[in-house]
Amino acid sequence: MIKRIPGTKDVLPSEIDKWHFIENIVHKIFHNYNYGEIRTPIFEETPLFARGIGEETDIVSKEMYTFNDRGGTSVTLKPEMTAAVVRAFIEHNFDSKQSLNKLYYISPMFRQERPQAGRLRQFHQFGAEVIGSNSPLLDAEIIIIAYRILSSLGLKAILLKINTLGKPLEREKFKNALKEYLYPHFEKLSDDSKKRFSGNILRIFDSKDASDVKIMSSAPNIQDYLSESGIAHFEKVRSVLDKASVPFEVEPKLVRGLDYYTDTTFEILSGKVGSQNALCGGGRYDNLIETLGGKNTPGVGFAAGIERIILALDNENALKLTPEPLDYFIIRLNDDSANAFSVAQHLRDRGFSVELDYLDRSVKAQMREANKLNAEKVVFIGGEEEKDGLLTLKFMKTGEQVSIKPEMISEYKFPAD
RNA sequence: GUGGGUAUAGCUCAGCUGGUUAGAGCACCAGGUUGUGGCCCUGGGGGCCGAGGGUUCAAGUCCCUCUACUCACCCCA
Repeated sequence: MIKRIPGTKDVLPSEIDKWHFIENIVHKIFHNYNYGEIRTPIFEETPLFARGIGEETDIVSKEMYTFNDRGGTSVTLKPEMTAAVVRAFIEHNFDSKQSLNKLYYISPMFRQERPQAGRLRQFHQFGAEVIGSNSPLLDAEIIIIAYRILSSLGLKAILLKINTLGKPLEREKFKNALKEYLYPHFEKLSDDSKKRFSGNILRIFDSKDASDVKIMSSAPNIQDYLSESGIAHFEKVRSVLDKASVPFEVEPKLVRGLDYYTDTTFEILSGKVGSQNALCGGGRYDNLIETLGGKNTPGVGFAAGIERIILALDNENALKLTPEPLDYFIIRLNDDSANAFSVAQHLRDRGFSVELDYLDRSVKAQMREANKLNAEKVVFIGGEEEKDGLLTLKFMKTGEQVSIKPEMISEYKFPAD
């Protein structure tokens, strides 16, 4: 038996309602804030991601689906969306049409990692990128939108954490201070953190190792290395969030694995999804556009994982979706099935959802099927009343039924209807 | 890449210290109502017990190998 590729998932008809529900809310809320949807190809030339995300990051160094096409070009299935959006932004000269661009997307992403709960190799994200302003209002707007979508979906057990990483120069100073602080403790660090020491030293803040945590508890704080403008930026973000009544926690240990972040970063965590608990992450990236060959333009954005959100919704039991009921089910009372399809067609032409039996099943079986499909009304054809040119219409909720002329069925209403 | 766990019907799982034809619930199909659902009752179809090897008179059960799935680390949505 051929099976699906590990780390991929089929979305079956029985669960598609959840996806539509989420997608509808995403579209609606982004419309509220005047964001335009963008769709980019599923693959790009490899250097876009290598340069944009950072050669040293885990995503680029070991997780990308990269291959050569028949022309010998190295292409990569997109592992994240920001670089792709920025590429489109530059390629289509967005900045010359409009000085501020607010974009959102819903798209599959690909990363070749070991799958586990809440981690897939093909997964789906929705997210936004706002390019063209360094206003802290937009940092806050992005966070508010993300938070609002998640709470509109019905999630309760979520926690918003925010932090600031400062400007590149400030961060370098901070990294050096950290290095100095950690040097004497080096031997006591976990093996993973020893590697991080020379690679991405900030990630040691994220370590779950007990010894690491102890050492880091008295490590230097990024706040002490921020410039006045950096502090002011972060304060503004926080005050806007406060005014919008979005609850958050400042988490100085929040560092993110993508190289391009500057100033504000944030995550929204779920307490209900196991170990991979970040539903959403994002931040500001004021240097990325220039890195990718555009003009020096600031940006801010986020991405949220749809599969993780579904996990959280399921585990919180937050979703109460009832499948769309069927308007009519056509039942044959005798063997003459010639009419059934054209009666169904008559109703379908008028916009109703209609089903009928294709398996020559008994009346009882057809009724069971109608009930299972939650049909509102059932039409019986081919019975005694056919001689008088009538059909029988039954209202399933109350069991009432009437015999009426065929051309009346789409209009007839029962008292409780 | 590194660890741990699991593998029995379409799904969720029983199957005790090895012992006859391998079970339940749900789902599916049929009947109980010769033209009528939900509840209930009766019956039915479905399993190389993940694969291969070993121990034994005897293996779903014990041992080994492999494979798949799964959780966790790293990292991320």
